[in-house]
Amino acid sequence: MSRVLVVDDDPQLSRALRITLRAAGYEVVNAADGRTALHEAAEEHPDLVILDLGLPDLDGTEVLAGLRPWFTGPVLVLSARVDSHDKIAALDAGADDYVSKPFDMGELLARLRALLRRGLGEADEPVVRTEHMTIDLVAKRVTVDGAVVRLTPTEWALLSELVRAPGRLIGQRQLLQSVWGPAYEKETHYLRVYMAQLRRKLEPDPARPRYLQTEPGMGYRFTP
Amino acid sequence: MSRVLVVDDDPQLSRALRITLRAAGYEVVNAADGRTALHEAAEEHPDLVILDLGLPDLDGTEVLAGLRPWFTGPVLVLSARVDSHDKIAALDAGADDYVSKPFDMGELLARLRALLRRGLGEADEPVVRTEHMTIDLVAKRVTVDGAVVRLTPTEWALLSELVRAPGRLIGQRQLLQSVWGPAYEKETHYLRVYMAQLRRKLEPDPARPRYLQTEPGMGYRFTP
DNA sequence: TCCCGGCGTCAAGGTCCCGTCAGGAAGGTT
DNA sequence: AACCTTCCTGACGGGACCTTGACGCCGGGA
Repeated sequence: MSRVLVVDDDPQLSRALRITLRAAGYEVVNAADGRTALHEAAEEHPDLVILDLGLPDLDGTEVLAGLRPWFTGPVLVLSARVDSHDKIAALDAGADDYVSKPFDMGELLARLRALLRRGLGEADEPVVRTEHMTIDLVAKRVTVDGAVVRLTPTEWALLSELVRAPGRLIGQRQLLQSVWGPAYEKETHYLRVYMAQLRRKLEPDPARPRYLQTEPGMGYRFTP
Repeated sequence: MSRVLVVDDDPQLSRALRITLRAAGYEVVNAADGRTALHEAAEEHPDLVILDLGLPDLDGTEVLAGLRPWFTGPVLVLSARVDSHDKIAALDAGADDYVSKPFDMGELLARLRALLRRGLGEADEPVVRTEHMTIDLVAKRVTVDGAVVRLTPTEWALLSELVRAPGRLIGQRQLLQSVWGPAYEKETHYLRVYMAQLRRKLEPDPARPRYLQTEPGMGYRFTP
């Protein structure tokens, strides 16, 4: 089950949250002020943090700022303030949701479920490897059989658009739009020319593409 | 920049949202009822959907249910209802956030930012699985018994129209209209030809279809 | 029994799409 | 100024795809 860190200095509310969350099947860790909150967050590896902005020692946004650089899970902010500026500030400081007090406990649980449903995103790999080649998306470098291959800017833009979604079909309109711009949506001929160049540079057998595949009438697909 | 689909039947609110979102740098696509909303969501690949629950044709939760099987981006629900039960129902139906009308535009934008900030890292595949095959609606890829099956654009358009509403009967007119266009409403022969091709490619026994079923005189149905 | 509408199958045209090659224009470098 | 890289554009052959027609099957109604 998921682990929730509750940061609140009001004993009554804190206790109510703990009981409700336990009943809903969560593990609960408590913190009554900002400093222990940061400590507990690092120690207990919670999946989600419920953070009350009204804390005795630190401002809630400071806790948020201390949390966000390294904590990747969702943070739900509780506050007695209903002013929009507070909400906007908290959300832009890294909060994923903002609930004003007093709140309905059932709604809070539903918002927790919605946040946790989104799951934990894994770190995406910036370099794509296949049997024959490696494509480094951040270094903008491609090697085929160990040798570095030079790509022109247009070739690279096209390739990276395909490689960013491995296995996914990308429509020709989307490719044209993101490589050449919205005005070139109909110039499908560009695609044919540059796909041919990419295949000549990357494919083991350019006549029968293994990685850069055509889906006639729809678009292209990179399959690792 | 991110693309937002706004589903709302109130022209004033819809216009206000469009202007505000455009000014904030988003691409905006509009839909005034549930059916065009589902269609536009499939067609335009928005990064996020703003969904008003009060629609003329479908209940908002039905739109949510039609969206969720394959749409992975965040959905923000707007509603005039402030009752907690409505919020809980919408959130558990797949919404990622719930904002009651009237709302502050700045807060809405902040909630949008929070949702998009989180949504970009994730890439869950919305696949429809049966015993024999998997249908990936985003990657536009179908596998039968582990082997990739190539579909032509028309075959794919027809299949996805059926698969997006699993178990539901889709009339021939609707199929013809959404695949070939409004001028082809009477060309039921096309349907027979392409359904046969789909069955030959997908069904274990094309003579006795298990997934793509005919409802004589009415339409077709995909049953998982 | 015969007729008829709806459905499934097959095959053949014709159109559109795709890959390839090559030549010329534009911009930057030596 | 000459050279190079890169991008755009046209022509052409081949293949994939869509359309269309013909035919057989089945069930319901005259």
